[in-house]
Amino acid sequence: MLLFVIPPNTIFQLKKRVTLKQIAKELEVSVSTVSKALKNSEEISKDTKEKIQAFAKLYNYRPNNIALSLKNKKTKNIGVIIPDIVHHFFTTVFRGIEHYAGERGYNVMICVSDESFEKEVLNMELLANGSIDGFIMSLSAETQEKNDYTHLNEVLEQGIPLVLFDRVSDEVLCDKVILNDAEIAYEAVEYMIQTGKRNIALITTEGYFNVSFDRAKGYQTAIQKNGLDYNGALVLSLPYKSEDESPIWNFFENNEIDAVLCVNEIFAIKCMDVVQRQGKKVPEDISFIGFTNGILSRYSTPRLSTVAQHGELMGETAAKLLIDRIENDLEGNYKTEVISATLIHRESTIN
Amino acid sequence: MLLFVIPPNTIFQLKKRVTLKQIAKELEVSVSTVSKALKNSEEISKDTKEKIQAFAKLYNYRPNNIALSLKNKKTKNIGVIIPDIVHHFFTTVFRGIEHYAGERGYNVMICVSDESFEKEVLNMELLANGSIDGFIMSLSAETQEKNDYTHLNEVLEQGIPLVLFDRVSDEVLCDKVILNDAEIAYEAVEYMIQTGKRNIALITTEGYFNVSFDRAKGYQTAIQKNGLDYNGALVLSLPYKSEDESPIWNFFENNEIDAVLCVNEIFAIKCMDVVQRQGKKVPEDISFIGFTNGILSRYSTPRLSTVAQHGELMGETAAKLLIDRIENDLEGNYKTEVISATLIHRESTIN
DNA sequence: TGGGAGCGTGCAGCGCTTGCACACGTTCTC
DNA sequence: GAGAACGTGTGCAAGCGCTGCACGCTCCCA
Repeated sequence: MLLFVIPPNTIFQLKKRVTLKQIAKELEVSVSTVSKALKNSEEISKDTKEKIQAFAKLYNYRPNNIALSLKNKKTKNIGVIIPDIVHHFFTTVFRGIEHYAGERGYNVMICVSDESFEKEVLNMELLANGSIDGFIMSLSAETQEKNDYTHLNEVLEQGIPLVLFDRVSDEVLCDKVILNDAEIAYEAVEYMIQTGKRNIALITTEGYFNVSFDRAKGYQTAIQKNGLDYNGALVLSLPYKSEDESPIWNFFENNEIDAVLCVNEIFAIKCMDVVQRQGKKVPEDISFIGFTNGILSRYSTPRLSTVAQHGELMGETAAKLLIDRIENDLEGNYKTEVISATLIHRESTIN
Repeated sequence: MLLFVIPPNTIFQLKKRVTLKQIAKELEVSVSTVSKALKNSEEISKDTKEKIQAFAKLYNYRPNNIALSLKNKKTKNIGVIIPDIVHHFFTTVFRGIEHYAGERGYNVMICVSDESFEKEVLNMELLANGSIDGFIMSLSAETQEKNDYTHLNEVLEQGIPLVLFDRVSDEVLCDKVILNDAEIAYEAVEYMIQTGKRNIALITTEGYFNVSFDRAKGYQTAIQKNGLDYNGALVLSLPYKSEDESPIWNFFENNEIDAVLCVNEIFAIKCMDVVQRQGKKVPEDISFIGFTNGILSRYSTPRLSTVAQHGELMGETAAKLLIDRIENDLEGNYKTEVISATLIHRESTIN
């Protein structure tokens, strides 16, 4: 029977994967016959097919992915580049991507940019050299700040499909999946106004995230459309990662605030904590609404009302857009899918 | 100059990646000359090399990963299979893997088993067909329950390296990275005893996780070695995912408990919440220690004392073991690296 | 006896590497 | 000054595993 090549220095016997060539040799037919037989081709007689198929099954033949990729110029892999993996929102989006891609027979390669422009570029170049059929990504903080998208455009020029989600840019022509950030921020603020709040603060990130920008816009519009005065002093920008609570403490001590919209979950939790230590009651004295319906919101004290971003749906949508584009020739016609966020009412807002 | 093939139905001009063949044709040399020149081979004259290198640079030549993989029988990819991605611990481990792998020039393909045996098997088979050089995985709940590891052993027999972390099994002979679960549970319980606690409960998972088992062992040993009576009634097994709080509520109502060790963060948070709603004070009436130093622990009320599992270090260690095995012929000699957990004291325990 | 079926083979090629052969020019030797 | 010996630079071909086209062969029937 089959002769496996056993490296002399191997302790136990390796059952290396069997190739078409080996099957062909063993069964004394040609490689193409084996290939066709395994594909149940009409060109091969029933007898031969059965013999080959039985043999292949016995030896657990599986076609080599790499060889297929080279031949077909399709890898059935998609590349995902996200700024951070230890982050509830990205993680749920990723789950959506992984699920959907799996269903359509795609595998996922993932790279983390760590919010760094350089790593984003590097990772893209690495994957663009044939490893994947398309990209799904969310821009790193640095990239948005530099406003430099040449690496994305180069990839697109090479004909590699790209879908951007959440952190996107108008300067890149491709499919996109975004949240209706401005609208939902508007809705959140208006909700607080309707429950009697008048001095509404916004806690946002430093830097140039399109999402923070949109949320701020929604915040401002809601204030103004509801006949309140927009007061820039009630907008606090916090560094993305910092353990220093003093700016928060000062902010709430020096301003009359009875409601807060935070552009993420952690800011909201931190602020709620500070405010409660300052002796204020949530939500009676001060209401809170955050973004991201993560684990923190569900278990904080009090439970945080928040904007659910439906990350999994975003991920699925992005994967669908990408795979559709990979498999069909869509000739431009880039779509931007908007996911509708939902406001979840819990204990940090007045009912 | 170079003639790119432009599909007739393409709207804008695609700058498809350039291949050795195209460079060769353009410069009227052979493919092998180009290949050697780009590798700075001594066989090629300085003039020719310079000409070819300049041209390649101009056209941004990058070798095709797939072709290289086929040739070298090395993909420079590693496959990671984890039970869940929206989970702080796995996510930190993954980050460690990704960082370390990246440094050594490896990319990461990731599959999520969703705690399902079937998906785990499927994903493994998919990746084992040439897509990756080795696996890093943590067993799914179902796999541990079924106690069926044939898919792992098959992969090993094929000579594909495998590293197991956290959720491991003695029935698989391979490199492993684990936490000193029993010891740290022992330490945690002993700490609570030293702070005067006597009726210490354990909240653990249903099912057959090796980690829960080890933690329970540490718990029991600590109780007994410190001259207390082990009382089975003080051990509560909870389903992995469930919103029903009544078992927790009843458990704390029907038992005299003054300290609790929980095998994960969420259980701890949920229990603390229930207990506080029952009017008890944490940590005066009842202390809590959880596992996983996640975001919840840091922001809960009160802050949760917990066992830091050092996920990133686990990930890095696993990746190092794997890549070392991929790149060197280690001939068995499987190692089990033990990561030392650390107890983090916060507000849910008495100082 | 020409031409389908019916079955099967061979070759080329996907993009890249690499050992070896070969062509050519220079230098050495008698 | 002719042939051997050598060195330099380049190309050929095989091969990684697989597919698909273009054929070839053998029957058999009209």
